[in-house]
Amino acid sequence: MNKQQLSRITSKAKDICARSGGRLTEKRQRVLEILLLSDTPLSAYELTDAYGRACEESMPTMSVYRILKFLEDEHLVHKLNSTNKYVACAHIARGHAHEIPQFLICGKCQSAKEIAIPTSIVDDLGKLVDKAGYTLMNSQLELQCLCDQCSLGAS
Amino acid sequence: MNKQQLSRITSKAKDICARSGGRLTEKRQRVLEILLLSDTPLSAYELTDAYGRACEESMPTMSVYRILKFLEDEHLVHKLNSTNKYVACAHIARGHAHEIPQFLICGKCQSAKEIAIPTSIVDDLGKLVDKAGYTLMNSQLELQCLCDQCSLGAS
DNA sequence: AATAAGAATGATATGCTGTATCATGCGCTG
DNA sequence: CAGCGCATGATACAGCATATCATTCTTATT
Repeated sequence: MNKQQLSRITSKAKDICARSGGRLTEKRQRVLEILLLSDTPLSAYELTDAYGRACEESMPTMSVYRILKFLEDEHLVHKLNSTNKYVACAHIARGHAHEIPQFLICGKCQSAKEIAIPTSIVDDLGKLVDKAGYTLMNSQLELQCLCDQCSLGAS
Repeated sequence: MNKQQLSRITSKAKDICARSGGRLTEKRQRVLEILLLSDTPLSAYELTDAYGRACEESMPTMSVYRILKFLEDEHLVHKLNSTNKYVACAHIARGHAHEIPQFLICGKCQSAKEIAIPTSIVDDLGKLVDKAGYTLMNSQLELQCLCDQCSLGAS
């Protein structure tokens, strides 16, 4: 991701925050930028370290958690429950429909790709769940995968 | 679950362990029984408490973790990553094919139901994943739901 | 039965993840 | 410029999990 793309996304992110009455402060923006530039999801503590390295000033981990919560509430960041790590939303620049995100997580390089799952599959799942006596609520799937690069490297 | 069912399951569990060269010791069996009898998934620390209450003798949490690991390796217990809790496998008594388990988790009463997802849906997911440049590995889905009882109660 | 080997369990320490709470700082608005 | 609300800092603590070494129990072999 180059600088132009980054500034376009953060500008869009500012709009999104403003529309909901929030503010994308400098620190919040920096946290978001670190996530946007990271190849892999980061834990709150990894983010704390990255922030310290990138900004030559440290931030208490508590603040990182608070900022992550803010960014999650704005749908700018998602949390991966299976790994306790955080990723920037892949759809900030475009319309940013913030449906339920689904993730492919590479078990080798830890990269995570946010994808959309077609309505048909979700509907099928919903029917299955109904038959079992449950009602499907929002479900963020996290699928354990291997990315093509790691598949090739390992072969 | 009545006593007879329970002893049938633990007997089967002993067979399963024996076949892989493991031993379902008394403590391991007790931990498994607590999970079998619990209405909801339990954390390792909740299990420690439950064990203390049920057996009038306490067990260090470390041992609980070790025992959980053993039971997981034998496919007698599954861990829910989204909640950091553990459940007994629902298929010990029957053939116990130990495919990848899928779970419906009620967001209100915390009950968890283990279900099977049809090959067709998994295949569809697999194709989707391929298109995104990943290869689907074993994926234990944990779907956030409401169980029918809680749906009715809330209505 | 004695003993040695290996498995199971206990005890202690430690690290990561996350929340609660109170204090401080900053920015806007009247 | 005073005061209010939001953002951040600082401190404490709780839950989840692993590492490591010591001890106890089983089992196999003699």
